[in-house]
Amino acid sequence: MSMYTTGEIAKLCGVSVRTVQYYDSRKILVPSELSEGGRRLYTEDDLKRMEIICFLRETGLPINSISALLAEEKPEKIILILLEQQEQALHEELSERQKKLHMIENIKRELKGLERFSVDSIGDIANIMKNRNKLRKLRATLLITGIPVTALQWVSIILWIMKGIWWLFALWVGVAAVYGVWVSVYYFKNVAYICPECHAVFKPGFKEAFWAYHTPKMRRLTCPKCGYRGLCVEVYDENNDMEKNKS
Amino acid sequence: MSMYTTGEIAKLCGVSVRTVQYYDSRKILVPSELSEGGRRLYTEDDLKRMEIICFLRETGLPINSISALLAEEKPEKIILILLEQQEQALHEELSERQKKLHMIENIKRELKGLERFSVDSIGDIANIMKNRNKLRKLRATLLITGIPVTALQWVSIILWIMKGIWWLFALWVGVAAVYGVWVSVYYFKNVAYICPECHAVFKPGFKEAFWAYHTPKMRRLTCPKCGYRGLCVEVYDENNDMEKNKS
DNA sequence: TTGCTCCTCACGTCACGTGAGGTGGC
DNA sequence: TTGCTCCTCACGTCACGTGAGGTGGC
Repeated sequence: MSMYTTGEIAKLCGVSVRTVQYYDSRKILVPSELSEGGRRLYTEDDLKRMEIICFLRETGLPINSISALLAEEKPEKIILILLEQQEQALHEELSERQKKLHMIENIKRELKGLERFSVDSIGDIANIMKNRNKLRKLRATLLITGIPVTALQWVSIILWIMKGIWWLFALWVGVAAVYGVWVSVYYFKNVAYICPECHAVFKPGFKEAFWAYHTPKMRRLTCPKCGYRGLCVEVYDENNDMEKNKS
Repeated sequence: MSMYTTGEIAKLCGVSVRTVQYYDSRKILVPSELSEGGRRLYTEDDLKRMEIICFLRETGLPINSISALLAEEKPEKIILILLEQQEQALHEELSERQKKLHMIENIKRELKGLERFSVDSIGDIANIMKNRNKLRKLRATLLITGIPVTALQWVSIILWIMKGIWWLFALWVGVAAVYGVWVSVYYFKNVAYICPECHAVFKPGFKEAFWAYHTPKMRRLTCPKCGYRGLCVEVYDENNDMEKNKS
């Protein structure tokens, strides 16, 4: 009867000759016969087995698992388990790649905001991204603590205008001043700045930081290391965080 | 000045000692000094470099690319290119895994419909899935060709009842009979059936197939190879397809 | 002196791809 | 006889993990 050669099996299954040979070496598809010259000869059943192997490989199942499945006398017992394990693994691989994609997106966004770029800028970006959530949390916390102060402001203004009660507004002025100082001290205790020139992370003096021109993410400061003066990106100060944990 | 040992660098960057040693062997992070005993000693700058490497590795960038990036004198030129290439690669890996997940889902669905299961059933599933789209297309085509016939049916019935015109209905009966035969012949020419017992793919005789009990996906037939009689899954007959292509 | 850390081979991972050098089969 | 196919090593891939067997350093 006619039999298939390595190359024929490969072509029929859409794989390389090397793959067919490899499956022989791994004992997952051993040819039923060998020619006198040592060439592999495959039967119709071998071809069917190869087709099944190639089909299962499209799920990404490792060769060992396929081998075990085909050797099993009751394959229905394990095929579902194998498929579900593989499904699980694929889901994990998916979320891993998605995480990496998010990293790239974030880095690209930060890159756009940089004017001077060097290798150390990558470290700056790492710094910015690492504690970005903590920084957001800090800002949100302070915003929320400001709500009662703002509420008091409007109530006192309205009462003054409508009812002529002025002392509540005077109270607000006092509260607002104390609150403003407290919030600023607390804020600058928890943030630091990155010098775009020498990439040092530094904490400015309270007065300088308080009065400095700033945007939502940056502040014009003087770097104590290199003397650069200009906009510096704000980051969460994790060292201060650690000190708090120690005490 | 104090320097970092291999283990310290590893701990600070959250990697294994082996990884730090590996990066040395790959010349991507070579320690600035060696102790007399041959131990690696890293400076503060080495640590910063390692942090940058670890950060970039979180995007999945290969070590070679990171190495090239860090060696570049104008890194801003290539960092975006590298990141976008990596993004592209990640997207491809994502869709590849999603394809595999779809395969698994499909196989699981087909597995539920099987009562007898053996290794060859996997081949049957491969068969069913491979030409599932073609089978759907065939069925859809025939459904659409049926639309004018059905339309004629309703028009002729309405005209008969409302206006007493009976000859249109008579015409429909003739058309419907011819259409029915044509559609059946065409359909059975393009499908085949899988014996759940011996897993042979066979084409039944027209009469047997035409009159057989059937569900949307199966038909009660007698397998010409093993004599099994029962429900057989319908698949698209790709051999018939190939013959058409030849001629 | 005793743990602990670090050192260098060197093999293993996973499914093949890619030569090199030789031979079978029509 | 001449291409073509196939054969068997054997190395390479990628970023390390995992011993083995030995040594530095507090």
